[in-house]
Amino acid sequence: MAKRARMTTVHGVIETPVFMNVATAGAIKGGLSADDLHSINTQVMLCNTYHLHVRTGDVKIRQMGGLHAFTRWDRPILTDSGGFQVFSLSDLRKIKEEGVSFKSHIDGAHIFMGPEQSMQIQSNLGSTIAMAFDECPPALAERSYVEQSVARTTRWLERCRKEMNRLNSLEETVNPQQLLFGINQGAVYQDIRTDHAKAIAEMELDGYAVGGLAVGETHEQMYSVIENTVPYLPKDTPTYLMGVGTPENIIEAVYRGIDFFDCVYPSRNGRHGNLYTDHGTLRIRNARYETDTRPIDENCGCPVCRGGYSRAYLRHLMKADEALGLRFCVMHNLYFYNHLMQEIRDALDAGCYEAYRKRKLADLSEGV
RNA sequence: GUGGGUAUGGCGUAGUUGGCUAACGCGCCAGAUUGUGGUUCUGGAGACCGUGGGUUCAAGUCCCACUACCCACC
Repeated sequence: MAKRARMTTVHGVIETPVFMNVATAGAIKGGLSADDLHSINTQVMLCNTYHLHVRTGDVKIRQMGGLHAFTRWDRPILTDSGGFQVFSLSDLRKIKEEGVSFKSHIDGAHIFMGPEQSMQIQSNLGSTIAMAFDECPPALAERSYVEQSVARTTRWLERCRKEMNRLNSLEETVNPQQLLFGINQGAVYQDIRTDHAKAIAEMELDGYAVGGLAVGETHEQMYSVIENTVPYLPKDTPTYLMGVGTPENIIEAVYRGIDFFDCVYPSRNGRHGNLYTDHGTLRIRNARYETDTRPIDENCGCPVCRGGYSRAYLRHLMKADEALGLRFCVMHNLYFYNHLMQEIRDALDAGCYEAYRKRKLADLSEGV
């Protein structure tokens, strides 16, 4: 199932499997610039439709030349549709057939977003890949609710595709070649997942995502859902596992045919001082690192480790709440993820992914 | 040198008229966090209450001495 591929876009080639670096509001939290992203081998930046819509606004960003010109990131950008916010900001919304009524988490302003609005916003942003507007039901949702939710998500997907085609054909479109990925849902109900995958596979989209996972179900359930979904999606288009996950999750998901990933873990954990190494995570704030002169990871090629910055200095920066500490920790973690993906691609190229998977999982569970 | 005050886990403090396993914040340790609020949450270890005596059924709480530190006056 595991596969190695190369996706060509107007903003450059994406080598898969790939991990997209999360920049929800148009910036990596922790203070990394577009230049920084180049220095840690980032391929794709991921931004959020809802967050950019409520601040600063997609129309203004369009006036600034689109998200690429605005952020100075010239490589591929994937924009999430705002669908996840229906789930994560659930106390602030109301779902109907036309779309979703939000109350802005910034100023309480009323916002309506449906498939058409989401596509228009993403078109204004001019991202490389737009995500369909979907609903992400809770993992423990009842079957009857999931059935009607998925049916609606399918209808929304059809509307997304139609609107995207219309927008791409307009004269003044920021990115007339914007791609659209559909999203599979169905919680942990295998037959709903499978049926939905078959249905959206016929829509000939540019890529397909598996959404609604890592929201409370077990790892086994998650892997099982992937196994019951990916085989029914088109073989020659990329698959994207949304919001996942740990290095272990990624290695297992690649094994089951996933090509795209994104997750807040490397950046959020970086901000909390939990750093990734080849042998598990290290908590840089711990007292044991107070006078540790070694870099985070001896084998790491990131700018922080290569720059000779010690664990002791990083601990000091984090304890002293210095912005540089966040920046260094996030930079290291994202480099770790990007490098992990490079290793995975190398193993696939060499035809030894099975062996790599076993060895890597063993290493990661070893402990620092 | 004289007068006054304070001494409680690593640090800062609570400890009612002496009475159950000495409390809290920070720190420390261990977890949680999966299409991002740089948050937040959950556990855990750690002091026999400056030292030595005394009063009492019972003292961190009262008395005496000593030691250290702080303030004021010389």
